[in-house]
Amino acid sequence: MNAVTIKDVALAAGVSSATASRVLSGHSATSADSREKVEAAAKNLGFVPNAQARSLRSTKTDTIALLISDVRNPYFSDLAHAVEQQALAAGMMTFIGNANEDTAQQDQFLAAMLSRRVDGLIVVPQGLDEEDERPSEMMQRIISSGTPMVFVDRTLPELNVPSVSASSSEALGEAIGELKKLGHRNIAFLGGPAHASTARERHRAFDDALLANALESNANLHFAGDFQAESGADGARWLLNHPLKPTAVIIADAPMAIGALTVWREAGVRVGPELSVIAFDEVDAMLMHHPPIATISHDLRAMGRAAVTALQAVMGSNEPEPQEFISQFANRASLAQAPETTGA
Amino acid sequence: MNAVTIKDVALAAGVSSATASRVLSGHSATSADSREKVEAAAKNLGFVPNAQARSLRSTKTDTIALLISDVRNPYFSDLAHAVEQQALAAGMMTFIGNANEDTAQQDQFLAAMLSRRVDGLIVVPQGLDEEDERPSEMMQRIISSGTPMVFVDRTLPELNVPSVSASSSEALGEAIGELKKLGHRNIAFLGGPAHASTARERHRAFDDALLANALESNANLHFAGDFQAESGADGARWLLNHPLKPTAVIIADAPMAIGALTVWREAGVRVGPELSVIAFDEVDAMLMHHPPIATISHDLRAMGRAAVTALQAVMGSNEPEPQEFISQFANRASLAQAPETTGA
DNA sequence: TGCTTACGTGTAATCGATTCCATGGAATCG
DNA sequence: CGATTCCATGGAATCGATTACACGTAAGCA
Repeated sequence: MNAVTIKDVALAAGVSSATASRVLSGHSATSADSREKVEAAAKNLGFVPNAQARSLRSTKTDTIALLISDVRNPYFSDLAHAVEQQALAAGMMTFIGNANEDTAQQDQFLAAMLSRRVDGLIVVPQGLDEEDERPSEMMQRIISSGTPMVFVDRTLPELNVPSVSASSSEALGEAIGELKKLGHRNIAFLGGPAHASTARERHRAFDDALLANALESNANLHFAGDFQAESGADGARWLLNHPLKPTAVIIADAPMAIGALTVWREAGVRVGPELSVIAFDEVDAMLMHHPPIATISHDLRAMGRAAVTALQAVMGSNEPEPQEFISQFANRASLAQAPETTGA
Repeated sequence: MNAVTIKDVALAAGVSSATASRVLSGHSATSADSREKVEAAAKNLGFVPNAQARSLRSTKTDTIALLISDVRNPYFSDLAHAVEQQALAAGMMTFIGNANEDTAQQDQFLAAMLSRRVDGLIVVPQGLDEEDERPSEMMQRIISSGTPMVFVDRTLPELNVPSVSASSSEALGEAIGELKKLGHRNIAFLGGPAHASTARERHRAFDDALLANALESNANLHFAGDFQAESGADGARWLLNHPLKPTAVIIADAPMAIGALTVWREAGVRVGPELSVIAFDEVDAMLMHHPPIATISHDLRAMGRAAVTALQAVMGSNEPEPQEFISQFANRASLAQAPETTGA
């Protein structure tokens, strides 16, 4: 067992534990002499400071928590990696939690983090309570506890919490414009779950982009998925059987896109000539596909870094600006002339 | 601020802090009366126990650490998710760290975990030191500190640490047998970095499988990558220019496979008829590909769960059996008759 | 009834660091 | 030269829980 404490170090160095502490945390002024002795002793004994004791007294843990939906979604794993690396650069560790799109798991994780007295929280909020349509009690608790928190990716408009998010209207405007130019009129949307603000934002931006391009939005062309592969597959089948025979489709995230593309491959649908496809999230698999899939992408590294920066601002009692990143549209061979133009 | 401590709860409940503690940790016998009062008071005041104080005294943190290479690799994010969920079910939180294939980052993370006195460590070891070819000093330190540790996925044969790993010989034997039946003779291997035991194991099993199928192994048909997409792309180009014109290839992980398949798509190579492809790691993108890619897959959920179970055994001072999972080969349309049989 | 056992509780020690406060000596200043 | 300031240091309090120990009361048993 590693029973070597700061007292052992102090003893070996011939100083008091107070001095040893001062040297080891590089805090206040210490003489070169004792600095040398303490450092030598610490190294000698293999001293590893006890973070519990340290943070019990100093009320800081140098730890933040990041709550996402699911690490297995490349979108969130990218975000998690960016946050973790940025936090590390600032000398903080990161607890990563998966909510699995479930408010109960979210709250359990947040409670554990509150108990561990993390210095701050970066949260992708899971949406409102099913029943009372209010932010979960835990959120209120965090806010009243004064623990610094920022939202990333999604937000809860009901709460006044600084957020870092992405705006897709610009990219969707471009995308729809491109589709219209190619003669597409019936454009379907495979969306995400309504409880996610990002899903709502993308859907709204899609409708707006249709209007801006003088196309009419049609609720029948909207499929409600849940951001997971299986629902993308369901959406793909739904589209194949759709009476309006849409000639183009926009898919709200990468897992759904992969699920959908798998179904279309099995059904022998030729992406591009027969069906134009645009997917959110520029993951490598989209470029591997034949033809490569046009995408609307977020700069997740930048968002992750911005979230950490915003959190640091809150921790320093500043109020960060709400930050919104603009998504990018990348045109690729998955877009082609509409098979039969119904006339403009 | 959340300044409500157990003393406040005790005061409000009209008992001593000792009794309050006993009630709240459900530890020793307490009367129904005080149980009721304490629980009411705790709820009333919104008491959140301070985990620092608790673990300082009790020397347990209910926290484990998981060190992987990179969460963005779906292989590891699957593993991380499985470990996290299993640990959660056992009432423990999980610290996830990325080593980014770098011994220094690995050691930094491990040091932080040691300082935080985690109850145990699940580690995908990053390999030996470049220079002295020995396990890093930090590994030795962990072992001598007595912190329970298990390896998962990869191992360091130099160290006597329980491990959970996967064996690919069986699946590779099947896979090569299938390729031979289809007339393939020159089979290339896009491998991983030699410092990873999994990369070595897969390469060795590949050679063995060739021999077992009476094919000769040829060092010129082995490309050394680093498990990342870019090196898969490099490997794909290397293969296209290879004088032996291999007709089949096995790729050591999913990111490399995606990188390679992107290059082949761009080069107009028809996977299947022109080049048979088998990839390690059955990720969704492999099934989305046209044609779907034959895979050799590990049951990462099972491995993650087994790692937690093994760690719990070590924490309970038992010695777990080293555990090895058998990978599965799934034949798919990416395998086809060799374009030109050079005779048997 | 008298003795033992078990149980619920409170007091106080404890975990291992940080940090307030007091002190003594050196340095600085008028 | 005397007074003041500054600096390095040690002693002891502190953070907030758990837990060893002691004690009083009620229950069990002969």
